[in-house]
Amino acid sequence: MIGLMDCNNFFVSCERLFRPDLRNRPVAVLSSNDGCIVARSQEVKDLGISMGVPYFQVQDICKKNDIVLFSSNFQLYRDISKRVMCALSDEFDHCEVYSVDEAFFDLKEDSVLKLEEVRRRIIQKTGIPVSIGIAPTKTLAKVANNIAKKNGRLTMSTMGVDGEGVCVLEMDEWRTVAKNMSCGSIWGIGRQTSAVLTQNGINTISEFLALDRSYVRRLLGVVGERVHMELQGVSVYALGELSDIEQESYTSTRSFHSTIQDKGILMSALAHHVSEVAEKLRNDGCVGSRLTIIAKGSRFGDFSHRDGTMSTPLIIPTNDTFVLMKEVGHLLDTLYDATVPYKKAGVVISGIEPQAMAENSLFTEDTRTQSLSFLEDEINKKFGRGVLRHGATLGEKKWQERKERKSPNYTTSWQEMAVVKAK
DNA sequence: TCTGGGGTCCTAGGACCC
DNA sequence: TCTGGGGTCCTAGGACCC
Repeated sequence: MIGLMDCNNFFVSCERLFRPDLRNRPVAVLSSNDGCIVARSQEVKDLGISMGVPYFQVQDICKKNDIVLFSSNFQLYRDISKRVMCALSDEFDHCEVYSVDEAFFDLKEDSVLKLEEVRRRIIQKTGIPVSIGIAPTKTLAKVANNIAKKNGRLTMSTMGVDGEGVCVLEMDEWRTVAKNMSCGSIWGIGRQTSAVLTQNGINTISEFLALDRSYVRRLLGVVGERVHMELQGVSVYALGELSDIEQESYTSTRSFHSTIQDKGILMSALAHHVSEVAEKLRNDGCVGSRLTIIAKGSRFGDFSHRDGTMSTPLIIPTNDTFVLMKEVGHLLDTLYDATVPYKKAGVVISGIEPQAMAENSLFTEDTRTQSLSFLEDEINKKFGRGVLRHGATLGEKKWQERKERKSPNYTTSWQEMAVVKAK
């Protein structure tokens, strides 16, 4: 059986961790630029505020119901995430971290009975409430997890081990549950796929399951076929082998609070993003062989269909900020259009490989700037992030995002650590 | 007025090869 | 009139996820 642990209302739970006064109050977390709602406490969900809505559309409801809002604080969430994953790996030998708030794990038969204890221990160690779903495949574990979250007290299993926040889903119960579930609620079936299914008269999962596999293949391609198999209890997504598999791409992007047309400011934003991405590459001991810059207008309005990306291969794969910065400049020269009101900029590096492999290049790289980049990292590590920066990133203030309600970095900054005073 | 960011995987189509 | 067949590799773009 495969297990899935998922943190409940993760970002909200992180914020509440250091603000116990918010435990029974409605709390929501906003995306970058305080633009959208990206996490909601149960109280907020009950008010009918859906995931991802622009804040301005629900501003009135938020005020009326005294909802406590936070800007997103990813330093905090990442740190808490690490602690939760750590607590989980104390319990199971084989875990695969799937996202900041979820991990799959391998379940030995004898440990099924101890799941409630396991869950309690994780919550006790981290302060973050989690739910656990168990099933024969990853996709079904997702379903089980949703059930655990929604009605954790409902007994779904003949094994009788379900308790609050835990659900063990076996094939018999699954076939019963599937009758009333819509296809769109399944992991891997999104808007488009749902639409295709509806067009073909398939509305519930029972109907989907009854379809012939080759028909599903024709209708939805291999991805749909895999979902179909997983839902029938045939595992096609194995548990990840290693947690340190190298990433395929590194991205840094940000929307501007207001639009920008000045090329210099745009360049300073791109310079910032390329520095971020290059630093991450060096940290992971990797180099990239393709560089893409993004500079586009708003997703909404007149410029939404304009292509805002430009990309180039890097003949010598690199993680050198200086080399990459130069390339970014060239790409921007081609991409820049003075008539576009830019709303977003970013950098993507792909074609990732370990640095050790790339060093046997036929061509020689200018190693002076290479070592300068590493020196830059050392200095920033010692004296604080961003102490040393490339000249091209100056003028940052002009494009910086809005972040008006960020909580302190309780766990990653000495200055912002929570202080407890005894009377 | 205001609308997130960082990823993965698959597919179709073009360039190129013999 | 009529213009090969079989492959690989790369890229852009779409769908989906949290």
